[in-house]
Amino acid sequence: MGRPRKALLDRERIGATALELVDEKGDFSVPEVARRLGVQTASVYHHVDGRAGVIELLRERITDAIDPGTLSDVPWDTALERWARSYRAAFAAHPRTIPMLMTSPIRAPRVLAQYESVAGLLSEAGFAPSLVLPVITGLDNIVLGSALDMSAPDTMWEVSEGAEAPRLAAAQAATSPSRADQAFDLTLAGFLGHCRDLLRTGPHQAP
Amino acid sequence: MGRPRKALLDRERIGATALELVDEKGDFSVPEVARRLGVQTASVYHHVDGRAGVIELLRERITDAIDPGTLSDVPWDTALERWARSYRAAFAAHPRTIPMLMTSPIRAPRVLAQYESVAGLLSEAGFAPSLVLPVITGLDNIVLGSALDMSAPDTMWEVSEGAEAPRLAAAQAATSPSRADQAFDLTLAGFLGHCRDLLRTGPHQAP
DNA sequence: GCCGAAAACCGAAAGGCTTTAGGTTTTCGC
DNA sequence: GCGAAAACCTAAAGCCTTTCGGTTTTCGGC
Repeated sequence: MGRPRKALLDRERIGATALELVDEKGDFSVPEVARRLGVQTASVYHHVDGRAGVIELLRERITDAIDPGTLSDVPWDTALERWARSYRAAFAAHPRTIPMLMTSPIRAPRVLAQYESVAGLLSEAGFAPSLVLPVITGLDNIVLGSALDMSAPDTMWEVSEGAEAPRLAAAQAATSPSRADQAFDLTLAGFLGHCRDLLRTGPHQAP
Repeated sequence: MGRPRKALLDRERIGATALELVDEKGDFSVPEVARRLGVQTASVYHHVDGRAGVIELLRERITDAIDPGTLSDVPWDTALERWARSYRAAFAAHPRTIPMLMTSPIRAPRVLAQYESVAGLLSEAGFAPSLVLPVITGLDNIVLGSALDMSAPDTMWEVSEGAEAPRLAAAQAATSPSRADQAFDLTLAGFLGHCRDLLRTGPHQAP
């Protein structure tokens, strides 16, 4: 067949197709992407560095949706909160990608720059240097933990077999569909409140 | 060869071997488990329901390490805190299993019973029914988010290329090796404090 | 004690995925 | 105009998952 008049493939289309597949089925494979694009498997490898490369394309697509403008807000805690919400929303838009993205380190310069901003934000707010990274990590854990929750099945606990868990079942019955959002709000509010306390009671003593 | 005098395989040995492999290399395959046990691949399938079944064995091994006794403590917030720490420690002992376990729901009756206890704990403490599951979910997110953090590479951010992120690098330099633990402590303290506040200011108004 | 059924392991094979190697045709720069 | 590079293809190696019959040993009922 040889080279086509107009290119059939590019990283854009590969990334979009892989994301489609993950949204639909929770996973993708290189042959699947190729099939959906009407192309042979090997062709994909000319545009992307293997399966890992496709995952990086997914990461770019997801993280591009994070709004870095939130970090310009004042005061620092408002900025942090809005950033965390934007971060979470970006993952929530494609929750099935989360398990594929959370195990490799963040290399995307765009996101790295945002963490750099957060580090500056916290330093200028008065947090001790030894506290900056723990705070960032904590916020990260909240966002990603919550994102993971959204990627999980709706009924996290399979309370099917008899009435073995009456109090859990009752709690489930009393819960609105926005359980995940409520839990995130709760956790984020608690975290930010605690950070404000830390700043008030003295930023000097690192545990 | 036929049936051996003494069984070479059982679920115990399969689970232990798979866990070994995951601890060492971050993943396992059924042929690998078989090789390490000096057995053919197909034999493993007579004891376990495929690869998914082996993952369930891993889940059992991990969750068995959670100490349910912590939930008998008083007051409720102490119980919750100790339980969360035990939960996290169980995952921390085998962090590489985390990505394999976090995508499917918790079915193990042992763990389900613990969530049931937590639901009771919170109800009796005075939390509104509509708040019980959000609080449980929030705690869950903190534990799992933190566990995920432990399974990630040491340096989550690759700040290699030049001094593009000086403030992040500075924060990294000022951080002790217990960053992950500090972040967890921070987040958990914030969360429990917020829950206590909720209880004080009135358990009636659910957001 | 005997004998059929079940248990435990093996060999082989189908089908999928990842990745690389080497071809063929088209386009583009010089 | 022509050589080099680009874009796609065919083919194949090597791995993994899973299933389908064998073969031998044990065990329970008669």
